[in-house]
Amino acid sequence: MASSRVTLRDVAHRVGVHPSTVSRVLNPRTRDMVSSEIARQVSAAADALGYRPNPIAYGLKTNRSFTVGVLVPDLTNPVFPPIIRGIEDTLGAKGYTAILANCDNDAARERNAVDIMRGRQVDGLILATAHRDDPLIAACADDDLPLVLINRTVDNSAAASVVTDDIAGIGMIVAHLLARGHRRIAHVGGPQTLSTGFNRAHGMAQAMQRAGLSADPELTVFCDAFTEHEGRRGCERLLRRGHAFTAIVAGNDLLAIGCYDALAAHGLGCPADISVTGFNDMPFVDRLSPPLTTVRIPHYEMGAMAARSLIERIERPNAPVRAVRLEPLLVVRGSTAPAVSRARHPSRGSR
Amino acid sequence: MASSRVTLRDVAHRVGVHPSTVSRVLNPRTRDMVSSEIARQVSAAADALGYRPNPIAYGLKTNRSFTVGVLVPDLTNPVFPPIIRGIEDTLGAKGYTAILANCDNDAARERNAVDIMRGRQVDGLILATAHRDDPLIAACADDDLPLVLINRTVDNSAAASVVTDDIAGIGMIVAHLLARGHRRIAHVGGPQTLSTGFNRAHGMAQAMQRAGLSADPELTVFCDAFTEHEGRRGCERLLRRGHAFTAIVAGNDLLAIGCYDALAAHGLGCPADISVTGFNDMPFVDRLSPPLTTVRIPHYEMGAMAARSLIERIERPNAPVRAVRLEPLLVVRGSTAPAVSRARHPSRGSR
DNA sequence: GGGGCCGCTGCAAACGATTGCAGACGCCAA
DNA sequence: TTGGCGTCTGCAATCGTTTGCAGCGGCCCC
Repeated sequence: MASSRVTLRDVAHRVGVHPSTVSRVLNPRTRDMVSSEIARQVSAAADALGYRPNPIAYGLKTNRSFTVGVLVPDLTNPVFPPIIRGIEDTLGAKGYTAILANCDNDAARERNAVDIMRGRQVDGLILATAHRDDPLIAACADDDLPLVLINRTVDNSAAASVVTDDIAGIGMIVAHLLARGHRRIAHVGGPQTLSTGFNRAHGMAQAMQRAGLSADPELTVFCDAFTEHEGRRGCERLLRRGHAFTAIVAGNDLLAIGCYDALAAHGLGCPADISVTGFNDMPFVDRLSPPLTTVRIPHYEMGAMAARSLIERIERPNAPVRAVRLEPLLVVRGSTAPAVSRARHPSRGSR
Repeated sequence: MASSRVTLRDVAHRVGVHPSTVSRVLNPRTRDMVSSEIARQVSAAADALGYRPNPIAYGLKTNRSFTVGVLVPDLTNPVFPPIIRGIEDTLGAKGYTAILANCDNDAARERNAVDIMRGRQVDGLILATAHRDDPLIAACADDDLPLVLINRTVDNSAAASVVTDDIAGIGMIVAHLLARGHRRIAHVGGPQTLSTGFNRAHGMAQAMQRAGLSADPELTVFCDAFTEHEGRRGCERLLRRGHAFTAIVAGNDLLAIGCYDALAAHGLGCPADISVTGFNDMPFVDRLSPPLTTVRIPHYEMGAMAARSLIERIERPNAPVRAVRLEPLLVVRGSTAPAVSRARHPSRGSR
């Protein structure tokens, strides 16, 4: 039976009071306006009838939707599912629900997605799609739509955010490689228009200089996207240049996997000839061959923190905006080995 | 500037007509009720002011939300992200948006999620969480809430669905193993309360019988969930029994990965001693060591079809319910090899 | 005993759209 | 000229809530 919805009016009618009284009883903030006797009757009637408030009507009246928009570059990138779980779990616990959009790093799609979300009256936005210079974010700030950035951030950061300390993370990677005797270390970096790609490249240069090594531009390539395909292309560009190196620091795990492919295609062994590192410790990289040395970030917790942060900003609009930076953790696995001096000229590798 | 929303009234006021007229102009179905001259002016004013209809208000009046609920067991299972992309892309193209919930195969969480979704007035539901005997589905049917099952289905199928032909898929797996000389083939199956686990187990028994081999209950174990952990436990149970076998057909890719772990822990090589197969061809199983032989299902397309099917049911409530069954594809990789007769007694394997 | 206050409840107007109904107007035919 | 019809537009109710305001008792205190 398509039992039509139970409304405030139905409950009110059953008890013999006015709908507004029922509304007040059911709203904890106004509950003590009504006598406890009537309140009791109303509550009883409400759950006898199985009353469930209609969030649409509530939203219309109050301009709240208890909905937040979540923009990710690409859900099929394995970093994101755990983050999103973190977001949804904590959002759900507070009565919010998330609506998700994939944007493929395309500014137009991002704009469109934000438009749709605003159309749907989201109470706030969690963006995993920020570009270093992102007009969308300023636009949201102008309309004071609460906003939290996750994973990536923007340059002139007035926005709340939850990100990893990319520079520290790469620092740990470089230190690890240096300790294993690597000196000529290449970088297959991510897009420099993203804070992650940019900071990791900078972190790498810094760490090298700290060790008294110059960051060799000949050993650095940048990719247009954080994908396996781009990682492979970047690594191939690197190999074609013909400069010797013994390790590759990739901008993230997907780029590292692309490097695996390129190395294999050139008959080079990892880690036998070249060590490779990633970033993110996304699911299943421990099962690659070889298992990937990388930097772990607390995916689920990041999502949870971002969600908490957003809810705080929604519910107390002038709470301080916090920019959280989480410390990553080095995870050493099989893709890094002591430097081998014979691997002078990688394109003439020993296999 | 938090420019407050442009409403029908604003547009009407600017042109000097009544809001209802504006409404009619903007609704394609009623547009020809109003003279083309006024319609022109109204449209012009509407996009001069940047009018965007308020879906909340629309929803309140019409009981439509242009929102659909998507329930998955666990987003971090890599099978789902591509499916969800397929769902979201086609939903988005039709003006719908999805709200997602993880349910962890827990009936209570599923019930709760459905409650929340109905509370939010979703226009329909896509369930990837169906149990073979699922009370929720009957309940939705009773309230005629449009519904499409994906990946899993129910026994007494009155519901629309998009699933893989599990029996055919396992048939291909078994044929492949038989062709490579395997005769004693074990099964690490999924939960028998799920159509996928059940059908794959049955498909296996059938295929074995067709080949004149009895399905040996001693070589069959069932797991409580489709997880790596359960796969490992299942495989260990199998090994402890001490019966000889040369191949394992796992209920899905995650269980297969668990088998990898158990075999490795027992000093058995895959595929040297034991061949292993999966199901789903989820992302990255081609990069495991060894790369997993499995059965490919068209994830993205499944999602897209389910979304199309749901929209059809929403917009034409008495359209025929269709149960789509997609043909899978065998993908042979490195985890299967010709049977070795020496691997008689796996727990005393040759390494 | 009367005035004031307070605690409780109802009234009605929103929120922003949709839609049945009715009125206004023009036009044609009788 | 008038009646009728068709076309266009406005009116107002409605969807299910929230919330400012007002009214109504009762109680206390002077």
